[in-house]
Amino acid sequence: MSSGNRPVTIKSIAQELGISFSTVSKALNGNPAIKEDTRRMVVKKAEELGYTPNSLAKGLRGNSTKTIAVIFNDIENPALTFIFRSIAIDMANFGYTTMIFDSQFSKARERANILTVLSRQPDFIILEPNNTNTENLQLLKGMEHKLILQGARYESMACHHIHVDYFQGGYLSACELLSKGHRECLVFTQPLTFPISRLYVLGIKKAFEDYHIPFDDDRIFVMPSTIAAGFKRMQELWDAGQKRYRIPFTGIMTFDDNLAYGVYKSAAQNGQKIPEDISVIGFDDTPITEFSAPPLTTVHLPREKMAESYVQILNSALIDHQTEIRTFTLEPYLVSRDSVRNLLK
Amino acid sequence: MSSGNRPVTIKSIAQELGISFSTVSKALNGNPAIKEDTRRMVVKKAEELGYTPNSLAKGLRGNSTKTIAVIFNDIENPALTFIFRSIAIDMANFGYTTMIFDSQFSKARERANILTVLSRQPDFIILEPNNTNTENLQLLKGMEHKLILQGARYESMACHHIHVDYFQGGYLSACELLSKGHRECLVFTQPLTFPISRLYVLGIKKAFEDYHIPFDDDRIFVMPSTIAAGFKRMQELWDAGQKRYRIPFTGIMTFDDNLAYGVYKSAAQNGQKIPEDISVIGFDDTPITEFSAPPLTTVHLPREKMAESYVQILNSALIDHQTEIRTFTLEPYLVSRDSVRNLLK
DNA sequence: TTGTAGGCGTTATCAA
DNA sequence: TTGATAACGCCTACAA
Repeated sequence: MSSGNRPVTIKSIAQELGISFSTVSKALNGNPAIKEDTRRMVVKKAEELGYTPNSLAKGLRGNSTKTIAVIFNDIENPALTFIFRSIAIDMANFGYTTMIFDSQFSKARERANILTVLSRQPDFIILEPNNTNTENLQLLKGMEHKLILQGARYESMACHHIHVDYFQGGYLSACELLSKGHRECLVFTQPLTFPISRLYVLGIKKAFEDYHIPFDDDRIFVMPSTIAAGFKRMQELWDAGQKRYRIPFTGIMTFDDNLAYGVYKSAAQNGQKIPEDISVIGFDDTPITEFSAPPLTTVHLPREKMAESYVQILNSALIDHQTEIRTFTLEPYLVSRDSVRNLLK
Repeated sequence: MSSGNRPVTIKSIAQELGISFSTVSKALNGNPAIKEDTRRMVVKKAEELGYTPNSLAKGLRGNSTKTIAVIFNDIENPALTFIFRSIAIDMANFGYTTMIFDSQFSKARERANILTVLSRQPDFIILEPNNTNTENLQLLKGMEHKLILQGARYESMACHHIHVDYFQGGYLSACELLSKGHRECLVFTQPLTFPISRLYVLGIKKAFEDYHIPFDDDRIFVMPSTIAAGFKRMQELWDAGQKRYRIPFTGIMTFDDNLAYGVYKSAAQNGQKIPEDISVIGFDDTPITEFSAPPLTTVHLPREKMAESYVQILNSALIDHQTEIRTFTLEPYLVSRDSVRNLLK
C-alpha cells in the first residue's frame, strides 16, 4: 500500500533494499542481467510497498506514452461511444490508455483539443474534423503516420482514413422518400461546414437530381443534433392557428436519429401522425431505434466495421509496427422500417 | 509547424534565439521578471516553430498533471456517457484532460484500470466500483482527498461520494407493480456482486415485504445489461410448444432500459403484448425511452444532478483548492408511462 | 533582467 | 551481476 505520504519510486525501493536504483529498474523490467534472487527480492519489496511505475517519467524517457488520443465532436452519440469503447477496450489489452476529447462541433475547441493532445505526446491520434476548413489539420502535419481521420476524406493529409460514405447515406435517404412518391422534403442537419453533413446533403441533392425533382436550399435546416433541437425546429414550423406547417412537405430527412425523435415529439404534440402525415428518415440506426413508435426508418452507420477498422490500423501500427498508411471506406445502408409512408399506393 | 523531425522544446527555441532556455521558460509562462521585448520575441518564435509544451515533463516536474481519470463499468451506458461528457467539457475549460476507463463489470479489469490510472498520476480519480468486495479500493487508500466513488456508499473510504439511492429505485419499481396488482414478478439485473444491483434488489425485496407478498430469489435473473442479453433470457423462459412462459409472471423489473427493450423484442417475437400480457419497468430513463412502443415506464436516474455534483466537487477541490470531503446523495424517481398494466381495473 | 544548477522518475549505456 | 551517470523536457531557486 502507498501507506506513507511520499510516492513509492524505484529509488525508495532501492533505498529500503540498500541497492542501487538502476538494479531495481532492471529487476522490475525483467532484465536477464539481474540475478534471480535479486529480482525476486525487488519484486517482493515493490509489491509490499505498493509501487506503481510513473507513466509520465516512462513517457518522457522513452519514445512511447502508451497513449491514444481520440477527438470526436459529440461523444454522447451512441455510435461514437461504441467505437471509442471498442478502441479503448481492445488497446487496453496492450497497455494503452485512450483519452477522449469532445470538440462540440466547434473549430476553436477542436484547435484547443489538438493542442492539448499534442502536449500529451500520444502514440496515435484519432480525429473527426468538424470543419471543411483544414486549418486545424495543419497542426498535425508531420505526424500523418500516427493519425487517423474519420468522416470525410482529406486529400491533403497523407494519413490513415476511416471514411464513411455519407454521400451515399444522403442519397439513400432521399431515394427512399422519392421512390415512395415524396416530392416536398425537408432536411435537418448539422451546419454544412461540418464535412460529413456536407456530404450527406450533397448525396440528397444528387438523388433529387436523378429524379429530376427540384430541391431548394431553403429546405435545409441547420441545428445541433439533439432531440430538443429537432423538436424546437419543428415547433417553429408549425402554425398553431392554421393547424398546419408553414412550409408544405411530406417527408423529413434528419442527419441523426435524435433529430428524428425531435420530429416525433413535435408531431405527437401537434396531432400529426407518423408516417400518415409526416414521413421521417433518421441516420445512425441507434440500437433502440427499432423499438420506437413507429419503428424508425434510418440509415445504418456501420459502427462495428468502423470500430474494427480502427482496431486494425492501431494494431498493425502500434503492435505489429507496420508502417503502411491505410484507408477504409465503409458503406452505410438503409434500414427500412415504418416511419415512411408510400404515397404511391 | 513542427516541420522538422525533432520536437520543438524550450531548448530548441532558446538555441534559435541565442538565449538560455530558462529565459524561454519564464517568458512562456509570463514571468514578470522577463523584459517585455524578450517575452514577445520568445512567444513569436515559439509560435513560428509550432512549440507545444510537453505535459509529461510538466507533470513529472510539478505536482499536477492536469488530468482526471474516470473508471466506469460500461461507458456505453448513455447516463454514464452524459456524466463523463459533462465532466470532460467542464474541466477542459480549466485545462484538464479526462481519461476514461471501462471495467466491464470485471473485478480484474477494475484492478488493472486502477493500476494504470495510478501510474498516470491523475489529479483526481472517479471510480464506480463493480464489486461489493472492497479489495481493489485498498489500492486507493491514502488518496481519499482526490477520489470520488460513485454508486453505493463505502463507509470504509473517507472520500467523496456521489451516491444514488438505488435501494429507493428498486423500491419504487416494485411498488409500481405491486400497487397495480402484480404479484408474480421477475427481476433482470447485473450480478449482485455489483454493489448498486444489490441495493436495487434489496429495495425491491423491501417493497414486497411491505406489501406482505413473498418474493423468491429464483425470480432474480442475472445478466449483462444489453438488449441482446434481455432478449435471450426472455426467449429461454418462453415455452414455444405450450405458448407460455415456463414461470408464471405478470411483471418484469429490469435494472437497465436496455434489458427492458430485450424484453420488448422477445415479447413481440412471441406474440405477447406489452403491457396487456407483460408489464415492464426499466431503469435509467434513457432519453429516447419516451418514444418507444409502448413508452417505457422506468426509474429516472438523476444524471444531470450527478454530473453537477461531480463538477462541484472537482471545481471546489481542483480550482478553488477546498479540502472538504463531500457526499451527494441523489434520489431517483419513477417515470410512469405505458408499459405497466393496472391489473386492479 | 538573464543565466546556472538541480531535480522530478525512468531507462539505457557504460564502467566496475 | 551490479552500480554510476546521462538524458528525456520542464520549472524554480539562486546566482550573476
